[in-house]
Amino acid sequence: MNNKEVTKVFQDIADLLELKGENPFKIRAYQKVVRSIEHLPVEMEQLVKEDKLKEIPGVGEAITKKMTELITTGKLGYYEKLKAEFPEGISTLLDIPGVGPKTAMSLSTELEISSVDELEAAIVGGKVARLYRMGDKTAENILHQIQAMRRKDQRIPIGEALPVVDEILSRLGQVPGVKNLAPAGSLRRFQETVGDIDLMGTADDAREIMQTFASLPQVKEVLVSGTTKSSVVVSGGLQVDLRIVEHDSFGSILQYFTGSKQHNIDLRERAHRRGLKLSEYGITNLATDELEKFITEEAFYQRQGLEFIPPELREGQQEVERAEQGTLPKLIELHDIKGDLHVHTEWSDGRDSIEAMALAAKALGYQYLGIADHSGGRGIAHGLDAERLRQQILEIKQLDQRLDGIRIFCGMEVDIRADGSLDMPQELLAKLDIVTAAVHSAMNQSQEQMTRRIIRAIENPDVDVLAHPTSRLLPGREPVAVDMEAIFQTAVRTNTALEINAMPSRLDLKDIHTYRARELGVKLVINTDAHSTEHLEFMRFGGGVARRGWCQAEDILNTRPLKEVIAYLRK
DNA sequence: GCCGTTTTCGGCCCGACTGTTTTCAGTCG
Repeated sequence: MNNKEVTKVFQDIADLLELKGENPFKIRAYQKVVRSIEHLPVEMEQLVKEDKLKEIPGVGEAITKKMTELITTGKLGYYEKLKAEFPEGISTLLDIPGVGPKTAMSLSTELEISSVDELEAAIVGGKVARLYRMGDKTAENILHQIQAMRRKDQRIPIGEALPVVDEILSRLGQVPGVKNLAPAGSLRRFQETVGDIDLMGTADDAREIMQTFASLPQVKEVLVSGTTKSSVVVSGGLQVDLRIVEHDSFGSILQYFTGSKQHNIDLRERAHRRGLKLSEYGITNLATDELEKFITEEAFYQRQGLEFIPPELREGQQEVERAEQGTLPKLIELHDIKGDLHVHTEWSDGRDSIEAMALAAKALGYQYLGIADHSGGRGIAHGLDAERLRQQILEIKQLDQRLDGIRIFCGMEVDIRADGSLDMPQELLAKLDIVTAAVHSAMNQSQEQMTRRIIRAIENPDVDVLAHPTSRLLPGREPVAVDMEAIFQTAVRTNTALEINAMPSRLDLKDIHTYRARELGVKLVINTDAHSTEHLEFMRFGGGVARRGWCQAEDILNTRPLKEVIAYLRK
């Protein structure tokens, strides 16, 4: 049973306990555990074996027992019993914004409603508005939410959201008297997908910027238009909120809306023990009731005796503790990157020539670029066979001699066949500066098969890097079934680097895998997998993943200067 | 149900909004 399945059960337990009207703090305990598991960098099956479940934040005696039962037997008696107390499907009502446990219970007991469709029919039939403490307006709102929920797209990959935000911010930045424009929320924390976008700012005249915001060309619908907060929907269905606040409290409000929720809870609990109360307005001294405001987040954290916590780390893990001790990592920055080791050219499915890619990389200040076109495989992507690879090597070597200021590595993204062998003769791979191997076919293999296959590939002495290790796509394609822990351990043993693929649709390794790989001492490399010169800019997304994985520059191979990379590849 | 720089028992983050009420319950972020 994997972590995702365990999460679902415990989320469901939390929902059912809410419906039951249980002690709210007990419910919170379950919810906290769910958030902990979501960010867990290891599989829980392994923690059970090592008897380490209790090390998960928020997991105590009782939950350890339940988790162990669930993971070892695949069933949980407590959960089955709890489920039996309610009509099936009732917890799906909780997915509707505006419907909480009280409303859901009342709908179920009074009207025997247990699905969204039944609820919709009951509202239209006027039954819902007659319930105690309900009314026409409430019923109308719920109906509206049901319809919006059906229309609404899923969460959007950060790679699609960020360009939209950049464009909006650059427009808003031109309004006179506007200062401190910044995104907050999951986008600022660099989560791989975002549900909506929160923008913050301060202005001399809030009305003017709000007006500009509401009339942006990409706005399709204006939901709310006030002087402190406006909400719009832009093309693609993404909701964007803009909040304009007073200059002197910008730090507090930015911190508050950046979250995450669990991070803020951890901070407030800690502050409470020290006689302070935190809110979006600032810090209140509970003894004197005095409110202190903060212009910057740095000052806000400092006032609490904490190091500044970068947004990417604010997920309610160990970051508050570490900030208190002053032992947060110095996270990798984009300018630490010295080269890109996985790009495509017109030789396979890329758009641009080798030279164009090299010049673009040089313009970014890179010292080196690794060409990695596809191998022949099954004829997809116009892959290179042995003969064309020989030609390409010649061309790259000539070009490398001609071009100053950038070193071009001969490489290939070679297919890992279903049995783990590579799609190119060994004597040719041995001639390359860098060999990057990847799975592109037979993705439905069992976890045992896939794990054996990938391990065989990275044990191959010619392979330097494993590209996009899980081959997932955002949104849509699930990762392949593979024992990541085994891959990490093999990579350490064979000194093979694992790729953080920076393509916004991949982000693979993902954040928690990156975290775990780094922890185990796996060498990591951030590559864009660029198929055109513009794609080289994707590096920022890979950097975001690395930062969420608590990586410092020294954890990432391509922060090393040319000489060191050459030495590494020789080994 | 968890947890400890006041505590192994008694606490547990904070504020806003909405609609239904006549002082507040429910929900959300």
